Amino acid sequence: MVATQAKRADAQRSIAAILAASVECLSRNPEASVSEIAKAAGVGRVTVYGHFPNRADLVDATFARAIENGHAALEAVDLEGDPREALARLIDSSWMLVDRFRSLLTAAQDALPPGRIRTLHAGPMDRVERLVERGRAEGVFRTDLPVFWLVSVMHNVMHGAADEINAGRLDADDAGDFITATILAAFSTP
Amino acid sequence: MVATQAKRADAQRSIAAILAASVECLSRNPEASVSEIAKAAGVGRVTVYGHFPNRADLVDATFARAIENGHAALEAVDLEGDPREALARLIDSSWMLVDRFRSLLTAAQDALPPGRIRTLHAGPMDRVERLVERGRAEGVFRTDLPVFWLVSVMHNVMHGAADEINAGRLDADDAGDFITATILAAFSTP
DNA sequence: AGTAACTCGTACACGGGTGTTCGACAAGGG
DNA sequence: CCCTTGTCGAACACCCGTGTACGAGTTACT
Repeated sequence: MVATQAKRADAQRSIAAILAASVECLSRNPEASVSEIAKAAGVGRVTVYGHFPNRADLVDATFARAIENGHAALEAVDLEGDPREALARLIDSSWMLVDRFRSLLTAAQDALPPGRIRTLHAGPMDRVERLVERGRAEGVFRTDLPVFWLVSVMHNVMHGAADEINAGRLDADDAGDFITATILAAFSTP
Repeated sequence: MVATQAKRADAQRSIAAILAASVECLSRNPEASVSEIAKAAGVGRVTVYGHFPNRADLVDATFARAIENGHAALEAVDLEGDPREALARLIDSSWMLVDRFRSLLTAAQDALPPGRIRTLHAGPMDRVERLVERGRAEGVFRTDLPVFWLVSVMHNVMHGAADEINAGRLDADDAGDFITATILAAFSTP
């Protein structure tokens, strides 16, 4: 996040290229090899190892970066007002990210130690939880199920939508509405 | 499904042992090697290749068998009467299977050609779809979302519950109720 | 301009999995 | 009882990925 100091401009360019290629490759194929990523970055394989000790560390950095970017985009969403409308807005901005980074996520699941993903996810997660809690306090969201479960349902429905889109069974134009209609119904107090 | 004819009793025993070990190993580790499975079956690795040309074919057979067993168990569930109650009964019997074969599923996703899983899944899928359609016809399930989407939601919520259980965040005793409460709310006509 | 940092390609060692072959040795079926 | 069918272990060839080492060449900072 802070500019990597004491590194030559040369190296910084390489790192940027590697990270850019990494996010692109891993988003296409979660098992992309280091050679593949290096080639896509226009860089020698050895150079990659010069900046990232492991493949795991590279995946970690790539994933962390993607989360950071996504989080920044999501923070622009206004969560004030009617919780249902706020949730709809949040879903609208979120599901595309879930779709885009679907493959990168599985890469992270393979390469990163358990729990690491959740740690990186903590930031974006918090905002969702807070919104759900506010909705419960205002009586529009159900309180007979724990918050973590509701958040999990939201994640999984979005993830499922991404799979359906990827399989060609769901039109991307419909996804947002479908998810919103489903989640609002599932969250509403009975 | 039909008894493998023209095979010696010896070989049939081996095949059974391999399949049993395979389902057990792949349910623990989706990337279990052939050696591992052979060892667990108390059989030489070569013997496995004597019955299954590929690792992929072995996974296919294992997965198909698991589906078959699960399907048989699910067919015992009574789907008559109030669609909501029928759905609750179906969920109650289904989610444990999803949980148990969670890992085997990812093994299949890695090893099998795309679409193959869906083909194997077709049997159990049909019953769910028919139930949902009946619920819609009777006015208790929503019709503003396509059936395939509702079925997908149900799958993903169950799958998500399995993940939460596996991560130690969800008590298995709660899972059934949580899933049912969520899905019924999501399916009900608004 | 000179020095330290960086990159590149090749090559190597290593581990791991897959699928096949071979020969010797049981064990079932007719 | 004999012959087919299986099984076993070891060995082999193969492919692929990871991580490291080396030496030569290039690029940036001061």
